[in-house]
Amino acid sequence: MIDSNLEMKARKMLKAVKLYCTSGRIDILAILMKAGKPLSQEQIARRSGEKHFDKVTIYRTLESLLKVGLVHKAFMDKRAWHFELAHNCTEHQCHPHFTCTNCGNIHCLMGMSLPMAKSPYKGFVINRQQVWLEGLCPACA
Amino acid sequence: MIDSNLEMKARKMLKAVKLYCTSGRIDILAILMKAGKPLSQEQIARRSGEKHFDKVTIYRTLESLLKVGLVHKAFMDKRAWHFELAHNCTEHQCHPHFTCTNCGNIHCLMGMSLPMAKSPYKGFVINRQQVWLEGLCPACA
DNA sequence: GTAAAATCTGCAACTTTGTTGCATATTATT
DNA sequence: AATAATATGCAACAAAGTTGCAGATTTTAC
Repeated sequence: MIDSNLEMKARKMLKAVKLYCTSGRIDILAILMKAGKPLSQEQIARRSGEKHFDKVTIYRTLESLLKVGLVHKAFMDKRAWHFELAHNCTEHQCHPHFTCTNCGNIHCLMGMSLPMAKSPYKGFVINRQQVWLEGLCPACA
Repeated sequence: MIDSNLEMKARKMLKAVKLYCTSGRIDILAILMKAGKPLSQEQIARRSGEKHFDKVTIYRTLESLLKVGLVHKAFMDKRAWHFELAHNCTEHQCHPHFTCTNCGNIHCLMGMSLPMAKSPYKGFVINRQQVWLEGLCPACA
């Protein structure tokens, strides 16, 4: 199920940040790599097939990946939190996320970045920026 | 508690969109006007004083205001949804929202707008854009 | 102003999403 | 292989949001 190339990559990423290489972390990283877009706990669970990770495990795994910066949280008009691989994102900005108002699907608009905002007010220090877009995806337009 | 000037404004807004002028809608609109930033159901409840609106009422009120466009949902790194008055927002973009990583407070960065994103891909129609910023507020910087 | 129609409101019960504590299992280190 | 360190799963819980329905308000029509 999990292709061994992805597994290798996942192991390397985990070693680099000094996290235990557990089957949960490896599989979840592989799932996120394959997906290429933000996924919720529930979506990860469904994609993990026979393994059936407990939801607590999935949340705790994501949190550990979040803490070391391998993963980001994406905020959107969904109730559940969505997580995605942090590669391709700079420290300050990630690609925008797009929600289709018709079908509800989420897309990452890779290769697109907006200028970093400069606050019009004195004293605000802006460290990160996240952009969310809404509209119609090609299938629904 | 609710200043009668705000009440008047709220009534006008509701009439304009043909919603019943109920005390719940009037008070909640007034609370949002006073706040000037996105609030959660729980924050609205605390600010409504003696009235003690049921949380169901607050959610349903916000939903009705949302449907007619008087109110927006702001997505942030908070678990609960936050709502704010939609005035000052164009159809396509609202001012950015700022979360302080130290104190957790939310600020609206009024008077600031970013260029609307243009999708790098054929077929995506972008209708709305929302920007979220993270950093340090003046009190914490 | 009053009655009827339309729409809100509150309550109770429920669903979904995420968290905590603890005992057991797995991974890394020596 | 033994030990220390960390992850996992389960059960129980907490927080956020929703649904159905009866009773209360607001509008509309007269």
